[in-house]
Amino acid sequence: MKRPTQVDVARLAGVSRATVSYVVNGLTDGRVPISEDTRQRVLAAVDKLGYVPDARAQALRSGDTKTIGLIIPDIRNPHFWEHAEGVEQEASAAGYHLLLSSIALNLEYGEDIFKDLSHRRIDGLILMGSFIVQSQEAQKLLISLRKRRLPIVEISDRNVDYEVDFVMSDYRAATVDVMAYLLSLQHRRIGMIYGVASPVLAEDRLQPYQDSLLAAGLPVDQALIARCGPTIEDGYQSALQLLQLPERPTALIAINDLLAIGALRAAGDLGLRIPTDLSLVGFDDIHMAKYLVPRLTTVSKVSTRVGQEAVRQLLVRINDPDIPQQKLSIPPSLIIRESTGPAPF
Amino acid sequence: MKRPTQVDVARLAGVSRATVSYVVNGLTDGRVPISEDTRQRVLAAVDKLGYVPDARAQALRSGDTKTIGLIIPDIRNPHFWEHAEGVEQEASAAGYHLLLSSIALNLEYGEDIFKDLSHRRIDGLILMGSFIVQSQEAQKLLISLRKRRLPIVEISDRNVDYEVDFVMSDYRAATVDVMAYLLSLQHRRIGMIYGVASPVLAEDRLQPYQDSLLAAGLPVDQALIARCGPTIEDGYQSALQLLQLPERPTALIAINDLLAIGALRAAGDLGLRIPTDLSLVGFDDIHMAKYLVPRLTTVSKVSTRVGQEAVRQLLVRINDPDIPQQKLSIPPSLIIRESTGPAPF
DNA sequence: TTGTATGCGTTATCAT
DNA sequence: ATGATAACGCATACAA
Repeated sequence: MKRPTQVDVARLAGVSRATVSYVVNGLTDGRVPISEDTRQRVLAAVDKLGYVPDARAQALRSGDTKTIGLIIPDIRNPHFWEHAEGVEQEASAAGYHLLLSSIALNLEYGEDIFKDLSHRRIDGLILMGSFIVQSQEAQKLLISLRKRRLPIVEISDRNVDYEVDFVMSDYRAATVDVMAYLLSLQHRRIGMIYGVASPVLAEDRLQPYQDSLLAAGLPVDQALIARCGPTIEDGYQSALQLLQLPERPTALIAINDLLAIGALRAAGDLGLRIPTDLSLVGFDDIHMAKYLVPRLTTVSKVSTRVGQEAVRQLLVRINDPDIPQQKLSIPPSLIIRESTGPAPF
Repeated sequence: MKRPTQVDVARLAGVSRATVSYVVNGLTDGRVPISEDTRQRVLAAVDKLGYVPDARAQALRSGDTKTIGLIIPDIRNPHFWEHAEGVEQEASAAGYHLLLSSIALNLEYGEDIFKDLSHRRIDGLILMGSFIVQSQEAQKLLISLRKRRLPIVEISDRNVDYEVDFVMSDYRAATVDVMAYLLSLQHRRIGMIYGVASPVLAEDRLQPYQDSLLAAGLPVDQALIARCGPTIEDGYQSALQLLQLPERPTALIAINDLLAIGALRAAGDLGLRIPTDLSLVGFDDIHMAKYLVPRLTTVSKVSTRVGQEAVRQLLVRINDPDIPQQKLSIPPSLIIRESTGPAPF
């Protein structure tokens, strides 16, 4: 009833453990010559016993685990799932497994984040959402891990200044486009639903929003910036609040599509038609964005591809820990659908 | 530059490896007494060297990996993420890691699914969505793994007949409720968007749908059952098709909320108002269901809890592999919101 | 109270 | 062409 090991196979086949190892790993064609006869004998024994190599022992012996850690900041946001989809595809195609964590935002000590890495449970780490910026301590740890040449790739919305590889999708330029677009539609009071899990996040949307306003000679009205959490409910409540302002905004920018869905609902509850009475823009272009009623105008990030590229970078880094910092920028672009239109008044 | 091991710590602290192990594992209170003095010395050395135990070696030695495998059938369906959320919470609370796979639906050979398990890369497996039923071969493998007392929990929508633990959320009774509800609203032509990745799935919705029809003296019109894939687009196309039938249905049941979102969009494109012209029901009650416009009538599964319970079962099984099969049934219930109303004609 | 010895399953090296 | 042996890093029964 016990699980068979190499020794059992070797004994049954009447060969040594090393031979079993050779045969199982298919080194039979290359450097190590094994007679076809013994090869077959070993194979038969493997089959008979149902022998399967133990990944734990392999990991200990070879040093790597064929596993990539993946940290998801907010498991409820489909956007991150889409990144994960790309990561999963690419990783499993390369024979790597995925170790998933979404604890990132819960923990107070950044140290915990990297436990898996220092425990050598994973060969490398992909983290998304720039959540790391919120903690000085975590950043330091990150740098020290890189110093030890542990492979890390960050999927980020900003140019990271510490020494890790990254795939960046900076929304800065696209946000400028969004603002130009809304402004051209004569919107003058534009609200922002700034729903982040941690203060510094999504600056690539907040900053250009303010700058564009100023550049157009418009004031930055703090009352129009709803700072809230990252859930749909937050988006809903914030929109409710913004839209009941004495001088309500005619356009709303949600920093992601999930919040926009909440805003859509809020507009409905207030009897506001979109885009006639209100224009709404999201970010991320999650799959369902183009199926919403109305179809959501948003900014596309090609999330799946971002995930794939991150894995590619990581694999390169794993194979060659000493190459210079890898940087890839995938520029997002504005996608105009049905949730935006001319300002009503 | 090399990573410190137990030996290094022992040397620096001037003790033996065993002592280091004792101190690090905190056995200092219990059976093995260590003088406070040496304890501190060891701790200091650990700190100085930045020693972290190697999880691979621990796994090899102790036999377990503190890792749970999780198989997600469709990474694009929020429903499964909500299960995953519960799984993640509960698992990480118990000090377990999560190994994620979504390859389930891609592979043709069920064998690959369980590689991790037989490789001893994980301590147990949670699989969701009953996708296993599609393959005889996979079922056999599953059973044989259970025979070897490998812990497996299935999150299922049906009573599984093979010997694994399971958390079941059978939609059967709830579907009967859905039908009774629609029938009471005078709907007589009720369509079904049966979007599954594999034929036998979601029978707990299809069957009662047909039975209820028959029980009400209504025909089961195959033209009203749109068999399609599991994506939003599939839901969209199927609804489009059903709603353009000569004698179009006045109510639509989508076997999950994701498909319902597609149907919502299709209704919009055809100028059909919901619920005035068309009633729509989904399943799963994903988070965003109650934020859709209109708010979606659906059937709630309490997905996060299902995930949590699955982990609990798995941990019980891991600690005691020989207990009888665990079965837990969490009955879903109909949630009436805004997408359903009286039949139009 | 601490140290010694051994084994977990695999793979690499060196003999044969 | 094949086999013996030594690590990999840790945990633990047992000896001191």
